[in-house]
Amino acid sequence: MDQVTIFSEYVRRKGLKNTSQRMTILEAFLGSKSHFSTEDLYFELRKDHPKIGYATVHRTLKLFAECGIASELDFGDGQTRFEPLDVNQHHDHLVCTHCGLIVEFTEPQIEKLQEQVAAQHNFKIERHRHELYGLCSNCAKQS
Amino acid sequence: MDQVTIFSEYVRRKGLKNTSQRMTILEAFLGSKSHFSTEDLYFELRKDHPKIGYATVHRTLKLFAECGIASELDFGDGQTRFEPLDVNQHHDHLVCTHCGLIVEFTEPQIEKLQEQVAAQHNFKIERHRHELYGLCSNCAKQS
DNA sequence: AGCTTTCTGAATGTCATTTTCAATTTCTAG
DNA sequence: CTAGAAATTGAAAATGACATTCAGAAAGCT
Repeated sequence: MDQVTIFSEYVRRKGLKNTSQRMTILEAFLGSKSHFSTEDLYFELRKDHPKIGYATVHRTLKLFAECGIASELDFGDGQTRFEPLDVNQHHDHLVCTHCGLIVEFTEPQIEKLQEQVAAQHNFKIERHRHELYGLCSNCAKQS
Repeated sequence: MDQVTIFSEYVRRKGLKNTSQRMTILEAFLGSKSHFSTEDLYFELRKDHPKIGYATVHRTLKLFAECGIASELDFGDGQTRFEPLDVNQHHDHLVCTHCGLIVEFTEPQIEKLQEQVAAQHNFKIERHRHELYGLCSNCAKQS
């Protein structure tokens, strides 16, 4: 089931409405580079759709997160970022504190160890956040 | 070297001043339960020291983080939390999304795998964030 | 003790996010 | 097809955590 379908069904199930703005934002969202902020997407959209308001972009991104096709990221810089979420493929992030570069990584062994930790504490994990902050190879060279 | 000494030396080295407010806040900080917000500590302090202002608590906690005796935590609820930091002993967190319980954990194998991931991407890690969100054993029972 | 520098605390500013509200659009039911 | 209830939109204003300003107070060097 693709992301458009997931969203459409979510909208129907919740008694919400299918508007042209939402569809426009969904397209832009799916076509966008990952790790963008609401503001990023808003300005991207303004090029072709200058009438769509910031609040609508914001509310729609929240909807995407609610229905599971987007993931909200917080790298501690005061801006929430979003990325399209593929249910089957989880990943975490390396964040360069100098140039802002974001690299994704997956490490199944870490995921497994996490589950063990949770089990030891009788926790039922819903989600996790794992981010490594530092200098990317480029920035490490320069300094 | 204990935390009071670390802070005092930091203050001296930077040409800052040793004020009674800072000492009061440091005491409260060291005696406090962990994972508190600026607001938490501010209200705690007001009981015995009603004249200390919010801004002073805020600035002083930032100072603690700067000199390495405090760590800033962000569990994504819009509030920065602090905890006294023991340099030798790093830990990560389990956070109950239902009751807010925070449990600390350490897992050296995860730390090691992290370093491998960073090395693969030529990243030089400065710090990381690893949090597991879910239901604690109590809350899992109830629901 | 004098004097320069830093600090304090109340108030105000900042900034991302969220909410409000009147006008508009969607879509269900007749 | 159409009326009307309900949701949506977008501009503007509100919110809330954090950060800064500034005049008076305190620290601590000489």
